[in-house]
Amino acid sequence: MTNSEENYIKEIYKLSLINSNHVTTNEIAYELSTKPPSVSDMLKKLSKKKLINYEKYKGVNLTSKGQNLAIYLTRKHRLWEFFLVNCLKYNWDEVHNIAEQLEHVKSEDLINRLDKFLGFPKIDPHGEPIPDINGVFNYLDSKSLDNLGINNIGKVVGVKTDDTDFLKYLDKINISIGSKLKIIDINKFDQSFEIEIKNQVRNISFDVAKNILILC
Amino acid sequence: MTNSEENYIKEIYKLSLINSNHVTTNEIAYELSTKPPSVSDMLKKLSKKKLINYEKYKGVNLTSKGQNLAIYLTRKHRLWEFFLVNCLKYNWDEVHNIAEQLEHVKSEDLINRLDKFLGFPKIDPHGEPIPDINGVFNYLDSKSLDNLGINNIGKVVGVKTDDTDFLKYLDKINISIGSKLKIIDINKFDQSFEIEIKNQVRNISFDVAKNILILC
DNA sequence: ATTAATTTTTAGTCTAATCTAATTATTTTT
DNA sequence: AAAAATAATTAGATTAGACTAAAAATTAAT
Ligand SMILES: [Mn+2]
Ligand SMILES: [Mn+2]
Ligand SMILES: [Mn+2]
Ligand SMILES: [Mn+2]
Repeated sequence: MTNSEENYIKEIYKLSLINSNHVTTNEIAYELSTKPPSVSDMLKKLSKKKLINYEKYKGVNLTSKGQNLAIYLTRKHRLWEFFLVNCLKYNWDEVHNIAEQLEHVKSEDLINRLDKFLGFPKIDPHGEPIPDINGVFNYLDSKSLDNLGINNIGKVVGVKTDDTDFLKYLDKINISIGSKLKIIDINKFDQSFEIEIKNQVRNISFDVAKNILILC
Repeated sequence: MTNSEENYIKEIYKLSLINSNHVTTNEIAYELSTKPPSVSDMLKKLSKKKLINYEKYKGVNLTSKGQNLAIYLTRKHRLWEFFLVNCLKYNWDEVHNIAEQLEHVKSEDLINRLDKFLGFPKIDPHGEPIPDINGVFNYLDSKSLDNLGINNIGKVVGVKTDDTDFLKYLDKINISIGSKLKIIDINKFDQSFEIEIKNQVRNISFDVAKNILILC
């Protein structure tokens, strides 16, 4: 397994959660900042390794072997992120890129020891569940903020992306995991949300709202 | 900087400590388990980057830029080894290969935070000094065991290789960092050493003796 | 049902890192 | 000083992963 193959598998996994298991070449290319011909090449290779189901022109999804691998890579990524925030005192917006490197270190034993050292954490710094040694994990019963209505109250339990700019923005407007907030109003024109958080009223765009996970 | 370039720089550094700054193509190839033509290619590349001084057929040594890089890579390698042994409870014979991977993670900040998290250790699990953030480090005033004479007494303060088989063997014969030992006899035929350690007399080969560092 | 637009794949090129086989330099022996 | 042995380099191939440009398949519009 090369790093590149692993990155493709992780990305296909991520996209298939959004697109109900049907992932296209162009999507993968866009997300990995590569070009469609590179993706086509890689899909052939992953298909030959039985990690994906692939028919030319028909899109792609993971086999169960591919899915297990994706979950294992996700486990590694999130455990390293947990380590970076909790041990090395990184902020949650700084860890994704380093974890992208650390996740490719090859040693199952290393990850299981790291897991133990960290106290078998269940949730990463962005509120995402960390698969255990058997690949088992549970999502909280949360919704993204854009699904809430006026006067709804909830608690932030996670984010859907760990993009640095997005997380820095949340820091700036004082939203973090655990924050309680209330929907004051929804702007009919641009779907932006007026929310109350820590006794301050703020406006956030629909795009931002979509990426915040709330438990009511 | 690719991983491969980094591995060559580290190896040239290691060899130039032994061979007083004159490193040959074949040596590098042998140590990196690669072939001389691959080394020749890489030497050209490293030379173009001003990391080594290289003249065809004349061997090679590091520029000061290359040396700084080598020391930085050594710092990363040894800090990760310290982490693996002291946090993840690995045995000293298990950590080298994992550290070979971790050392290539690109983030200076990560290493400086790791250093702080570990309490700025000065010595790695094999008794080797860990360069600080400025690349400064000190060797103990130790000699390898083969330089001692009969009846000399000393304490093991380090090893010269972190080869798994070598370290496993030391574990088996009860030698670890801190062990006190005494030279009982030296076999004139094969230069093997008879030593007393923890009230037991053992025989070790010249090759093993050469790789054990002693402080008298 | 054609035509047009979009998506995906193929064809061919490039770079990094490796290899084997052949050639050239250097060093050692005679 | 010439021959032999050793060491290092060049030549040419290969593999992984990426790219551009061109072709083919699919989907959307008229
Ligand atoms: Mn992440
Ligand atoms: Mn990655
Ligand atoms: Mn090591
Ligand atoms: Mn390495």
